[in-house]
Amino acid sequence: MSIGRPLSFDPEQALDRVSEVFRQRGFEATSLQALLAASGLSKSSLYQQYGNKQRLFEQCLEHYGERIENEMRRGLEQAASGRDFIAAVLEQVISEAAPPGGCLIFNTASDLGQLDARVARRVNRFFVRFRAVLITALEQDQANGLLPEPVAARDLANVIMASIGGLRLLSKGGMQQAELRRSCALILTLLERPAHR
Amino acid sequence: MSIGRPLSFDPEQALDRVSEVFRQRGFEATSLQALLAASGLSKSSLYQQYGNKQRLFEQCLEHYGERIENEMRRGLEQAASGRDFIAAVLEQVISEAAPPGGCLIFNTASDLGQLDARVARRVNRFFVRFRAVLITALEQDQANGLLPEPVAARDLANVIMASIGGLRLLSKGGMQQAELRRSCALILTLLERPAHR
DNA sequence: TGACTTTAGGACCGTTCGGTCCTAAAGTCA
DNA sequence: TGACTTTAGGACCGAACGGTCCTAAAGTCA
Repeated sequence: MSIGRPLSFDPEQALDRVSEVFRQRGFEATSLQALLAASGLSKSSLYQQYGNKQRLFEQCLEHYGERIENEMRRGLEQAASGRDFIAAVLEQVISEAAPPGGCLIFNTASDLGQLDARVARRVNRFFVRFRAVLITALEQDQANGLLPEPVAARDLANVIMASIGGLRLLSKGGMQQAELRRSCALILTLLERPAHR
Repeated sequence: MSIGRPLSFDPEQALDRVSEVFRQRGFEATSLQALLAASGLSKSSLYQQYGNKQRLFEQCLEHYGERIENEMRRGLEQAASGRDFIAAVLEQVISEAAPPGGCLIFNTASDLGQLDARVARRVNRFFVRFRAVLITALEQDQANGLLPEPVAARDLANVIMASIGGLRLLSKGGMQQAELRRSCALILTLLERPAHR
């Protein structure tokens, strides 16, 4: 299809590797050197392919976010119930040790101050998409009578989203996993019994 | 008390102003220039007083954290109940518009990757201290029969802590305040009725 | 006055930043 | 072969980074 020498690397794989560094260190704290080392590319190739640091970051966000969304959808398909899926997500958040990283999308939401509006819009779009998966999970349980219907699935999904982000923060801050697990169980009681009246 | 020319600025006030910049932009993204501009000090004075950027940041954390803790304690004293206090805290989180900032301590927890262990310990200590105020609020309600005792106050406090951090993230990510308020109400139902059995 | 200290300001430091440009080699196609 | 494109590598850029040091003025005390 294309003439000339072909690419000697997989652009998406390089994006994955770079995303990993951004995820661990954030945008500002990640130097160009670190990006080159992580991607294995030369400066020429990286700029040719992705533009500049900012645009590279945006492409990372996009690729990473879609991967996460897909993983969530797959996880939901394989789960016995929406509640099981959500419990698994929260458990994963807690069990991932504190130091390295967290989720690139959530991290970026926290960083947003210094980044531009385009990035903010991207983050918001992914928040909505992640939440959509959670809503699907909840509505599925409602349809199966596992969850009382009067509770708005979207509001509940926001609680789960907040819990994911919040538990991650506490985990990063060095809170004990055992405690967080018990708190997690408390949160999940919201999925078991009517939340009002 | 001291000989020589006296300080021409209030060290704590300068710390407050500097904290504000760190809070909005984070450690890495905040330049020395920005710190000088915010504090109104000359480079000489700032280095003389606070050491270097990293140590300045740590002193900001300390001062900021203590201020927040005091504000929380005062808020609890004036509230009609522990639950009222917690509801007010969550409402404040949501109503503070997205763009500028959040809480320096929570932000730093998110940033922790690039910062050293001393900072991590400081963040954790404040998490514990903030949570202690929440625990006090919850135990107070339990003693007054407003909250069922079988629920461990500490676990519930972790849920609130996570909610604070998580709601802030969602808010930064541009989620609608009205929705977050409804989610907030859901979370608060955990304080109204027995969480298990 | 003299001892002391802080002040603002700027010179200066080496390093790193993100980013551009160029070159020569190498791979792929018609 | 010739056309085309990517490759790695390095030279180079101006700017900003955090940080140190020095000076001359100014304020406070005994």
